[in-house]
Amino acid sequence: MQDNDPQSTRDLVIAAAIRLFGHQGYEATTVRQIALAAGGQNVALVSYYFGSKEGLRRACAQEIVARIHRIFPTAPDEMPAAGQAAAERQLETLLSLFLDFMTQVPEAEDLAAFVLRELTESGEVFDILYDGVIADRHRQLCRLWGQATGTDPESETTRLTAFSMLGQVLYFRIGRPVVVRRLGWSGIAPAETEQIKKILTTNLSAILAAYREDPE
Amino acid sequence: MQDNDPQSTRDLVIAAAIRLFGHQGYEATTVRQIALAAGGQNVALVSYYFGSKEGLRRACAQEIVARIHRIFPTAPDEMPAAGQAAAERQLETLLSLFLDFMTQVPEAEDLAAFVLRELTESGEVFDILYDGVIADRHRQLCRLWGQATGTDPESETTRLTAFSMLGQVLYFRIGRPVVVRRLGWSGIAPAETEQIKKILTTNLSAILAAYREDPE
DNA sequence: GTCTATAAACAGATAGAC
DNA sequence: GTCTATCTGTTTATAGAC
Repeated sequence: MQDNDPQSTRDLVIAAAIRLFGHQGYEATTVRQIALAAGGQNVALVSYYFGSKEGLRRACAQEIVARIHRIFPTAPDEMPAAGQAAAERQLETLLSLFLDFMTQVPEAEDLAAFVLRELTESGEVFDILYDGVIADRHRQLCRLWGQATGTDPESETTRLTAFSMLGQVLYFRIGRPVVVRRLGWSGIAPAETEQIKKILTTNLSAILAAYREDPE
Repeated sequence: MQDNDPQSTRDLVIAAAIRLFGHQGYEATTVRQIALAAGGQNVALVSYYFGSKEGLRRACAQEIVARIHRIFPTAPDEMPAAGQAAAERQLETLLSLFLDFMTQVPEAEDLAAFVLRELTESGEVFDILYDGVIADRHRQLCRLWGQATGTDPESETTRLTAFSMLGQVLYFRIGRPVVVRRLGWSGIAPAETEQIKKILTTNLSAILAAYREDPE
């Protein structure tokens, strides 16, 4: 099965594993299913490449970290201290990109499902994901928030408010089946994402305004 | 093992199953683990009481529906048309109760984890949970939101905004490990819940105000 | 690198004693 | 209702041919 594809067998296996682990859970997924979903590969390859099923799990987490870094490069720590209005526009852009990714990019479903599962299990993989993607992005969000409101970017209030904004976006990924059913939609097409985006940007500017005029 | 406990063996098994299914996932949990966690019951009892492991899963979902109804009774459909200010106060109370439940009540962790898992798997149990608890509560939330803003309680905007509020609360349950680590907390004690509550009520009134002055 | 064959453990379900 | 014993299938992991 040595072919000229840019996707090596190893990559195929990881992609299939992320999809299946995310959708069905780690324990519920067998290495046979993964090998089959990776294009009919052999079962023994998993042990050969990753040592064990658990090793494959770690490799999935590292691949997710790398992929998110590719999609959302972290901004440099020293940012040009923009004005409040500019920072608010950057927050809007960030929110918009994040929502688009979460609701429109097909692979985001697999990634989000995988992360979500590992998040509730709090194992070794949780640390890889937290250190690799979550911590940096949240700090970056807080920095922007601080600039947009003129408050301390690392105060408890700012950090919690940043999570409350993330929660709003993430719900439309995690709770997608609920939202779709309650709205009577057949799915979340770009038009529906724009509908959601209008709600979330309204919320964003309303909440920003509240913290600007009442900085606690 | 016939004793005088108010908790029958059946109930013990369901409670243990909700906890384990929620924490580890359905497939990852064996009936042997459940029997052990239910006080060292016998494995064969699961088949005896619920027919199969899948039957136990359904029974868990039905128990969750019943329990949530007990904790949060649904308001009658015809509510006294309260004023905007009164409706806003009711929304605040609802938000506060919901957050308390999600972050403070120990059994909420098991329930939320179970629901979350079933939500991403979209099986038969999802329907039981959606019809049994989610649809009614969301409609009730929209009704209050409509009263507080003077807008149509069943408009797409209102329904989506209600989800965005729910997402904020739920994130502090689902993303709890992330929040705790990022804030440097050792957990979410009542004092931390109050901290979060301050953020969420600020957000609530800011968003309500935005929709009142700009009803779209 | 990729395959087959197989080992060793464990799953859910059931039969039947008590 | 609760138990032991067991059947049947499937799991991960490995040994070894190619």
